[in-house]
Amino acid sequence: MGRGKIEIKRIENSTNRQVTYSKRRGGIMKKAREISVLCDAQVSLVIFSSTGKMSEFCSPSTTLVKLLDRYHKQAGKKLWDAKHEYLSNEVERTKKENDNMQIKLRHLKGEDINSLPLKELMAIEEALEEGVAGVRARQGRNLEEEHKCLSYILHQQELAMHGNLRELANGYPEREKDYPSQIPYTFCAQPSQPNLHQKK
Amino acid sequence: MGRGKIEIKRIENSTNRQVTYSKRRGGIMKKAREISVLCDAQVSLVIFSSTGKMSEFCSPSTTLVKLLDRYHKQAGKKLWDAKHEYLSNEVERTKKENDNMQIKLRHLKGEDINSLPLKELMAIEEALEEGVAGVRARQGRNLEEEHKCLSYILHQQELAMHGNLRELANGYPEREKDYPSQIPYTFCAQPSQPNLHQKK
DNA sequence: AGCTATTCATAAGT
DNA sequence: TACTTATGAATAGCT
Repeated sequence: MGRGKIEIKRIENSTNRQVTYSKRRGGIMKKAREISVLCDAQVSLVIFSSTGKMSEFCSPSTTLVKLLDRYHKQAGKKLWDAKHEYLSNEVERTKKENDNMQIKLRHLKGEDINSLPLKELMAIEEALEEGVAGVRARQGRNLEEEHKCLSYILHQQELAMHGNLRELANGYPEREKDYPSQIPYTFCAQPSQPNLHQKK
Repeated sequence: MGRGKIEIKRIENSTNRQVTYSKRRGGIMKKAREISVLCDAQVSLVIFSSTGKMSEFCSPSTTLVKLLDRYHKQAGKKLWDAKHEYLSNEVERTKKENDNMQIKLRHLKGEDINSLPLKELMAIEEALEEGVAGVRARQGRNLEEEHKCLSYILHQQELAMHGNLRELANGYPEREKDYPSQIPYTFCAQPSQPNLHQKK
């Protein structure tokens, strides 16, 4: 690629070497930028000329430090000392912990639960109910408001369950006398999932 | 330099991107070797493909560590210290995030809520109820069990509220006729906190 | 993975 | 030192 073919070996003429260096440095820098853009790659290129002058390219999306960190992990070579290794592990460990909690939080908020097995779903439900119970216990003066709210949910559930409220209420008539009020907590006088009603 | 000119921007077609990456990676690696030989330069080239695979070139006369050491001196940027600082910050940041999530999780489980301001307590309650709603929506076949459970909680609330159930029920007699069932969702016909009843 | 038509990079010349 | 140009290299689009 030039007026003549050249052999790939050290250019002895210092001036030529310098000239060729400048040209090729530009070329390889351009190539580095191009591959990083075209192929979405992360590139680090550091060159020292024979005269000691340094040139550098690094993908815009990263930094040399980050890239070397990744190198460190992937190559298995220990570029850094023990302290750095410790910190790296600490970061990794903490981030993993972080992710797990993130997932739990999302589950407790009712998100991303579609693929969960029923057993876990039950556990989450239990946790939520304990949470509700705890919050409610603390909220004495707001008890009445909460009650309205809970009743509202219950009401919605009633509607969802059968549409017919009376039908449900009549399904458990035998305990009615124990709580002769107008409130259907009678359903729970015979809980079928006792563990859901207990605090751990 | 190909059958057609291409624009230097991310290649969207994944296959083409991969192919181009392979070709150009070979090209730039060759260039790196050539400039290091021809011009007696010290070169470090590290590339991560978009799929995460790493490739590396380093001049035979040196090592990455040596070269980075030189970079360290010459660029004035302290890679070692910078890395140390970066990792430390990362650890700190992640741990802080961790703690916050830990607290949120505990709150959602009804723990450590004694010192919370009422406003936050309400927010937690809302989140819990949304969570319950989400889980329940997913758990169609368990609706009846849940209903019992919710009724049980409601029941407990009733007891906690006044001990006397009748008294509570009689506190809101004026809307009784709207819902002539035995269920006290009548409280919610006049919700005082409408936001608690809506999904965001 | 190979095969060309093209574009690109650059060695030598000015 | 920078510009020009002939030439070899790299590679984009195909198969």
